[in-house]
Amino acid sequence: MKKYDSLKLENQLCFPLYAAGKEIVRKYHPVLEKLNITYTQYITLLVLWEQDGLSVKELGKKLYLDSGTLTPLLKALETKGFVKRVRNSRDERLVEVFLTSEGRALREEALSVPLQVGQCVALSKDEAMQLYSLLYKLLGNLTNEGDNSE
Amino acid sequence: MKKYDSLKLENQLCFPLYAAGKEIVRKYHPVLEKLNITYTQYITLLVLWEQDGLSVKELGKKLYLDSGTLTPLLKALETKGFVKRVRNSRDERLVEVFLTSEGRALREEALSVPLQVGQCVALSKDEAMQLYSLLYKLLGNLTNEGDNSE
DNA sequence: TGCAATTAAATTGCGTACAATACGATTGTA
DNA sequence: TACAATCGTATTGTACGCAATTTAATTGCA
Repeated sequence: MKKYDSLKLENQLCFPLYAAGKEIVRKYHPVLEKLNITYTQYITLLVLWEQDGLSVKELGKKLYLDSGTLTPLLKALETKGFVKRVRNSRDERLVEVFLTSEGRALREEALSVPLQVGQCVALSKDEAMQLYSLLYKLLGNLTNEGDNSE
Repeated sequence: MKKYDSLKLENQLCFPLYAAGKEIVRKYHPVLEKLNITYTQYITLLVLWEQDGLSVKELGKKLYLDSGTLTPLLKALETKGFVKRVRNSRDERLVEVFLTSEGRALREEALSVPLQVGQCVALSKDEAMQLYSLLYKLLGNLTNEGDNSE
């Protein structure tokens, strides 16, 4: 082990994670463009399709995004007519996000998205599952106990 | 398998990849801040520390970054005094990037970076290696249909 | 050879994404 | 009723890719 080995690009775990994340998101662009949404908007809709009416904060927790990112994103989705943002009348600090009928209809068109992008991922089912569980394990300890401030 | 199962967030491979990539890069910020560089600048320096004098294009290939991303980044590194950008005299289309003595000196300070960030990654050595090889495999077939010449 | 057409590399401009910070409004509570 | 906590928004700065542009090198062809 030489002195600078830890600084070789090939010895970084973070780098392929960073690069693969970027590259795969890029694969979504041409596909999602036809639906008139971006990748971040897409994963937001994935959550809403499962559970409508979540608050900005709840969405952020599920998507690992902060409200400063979500606010403009949700406004864009509202402008496109896919969601409505409404303040909760009981607690007016909360903004809840609801799908419109257009937003619900988009779910049908989105059905083909995973197939189209999945063709770029030439991993076996086993490998994909392994990768999936390793990523969630990593994600778990990055966001729970990973505080490295001094 | 229900109709919309493929659109559940939990069934996406891309999402944990995207999220983990973002989160781990975020861990670098406070550490790299002390060196006065960003994460993208850091990985660029990692490459240059191994091999000085690469062109913008060659850097882009190694880092999976577009030249439109690298140009302002390299200018920033130049402003900070870590690199010099010089046009190749034989082929004046090429801009080659060289470390300054400050840039080389920064390598010493960077030695502690992997250690500091590595503490956030609570994977076993085996798991880390598995993740590493799966990511590179994925990265390989994500970028296949682009170009692969060296 | 000599010059046009093509190819290649870097830059510029634009649009989106994301985080950090400060701020304002609301709520719960001491 | 004052005050701290909570939630969303506005602002700012960096990051990133794509498309169009500029400049340089190469190729095709007469």
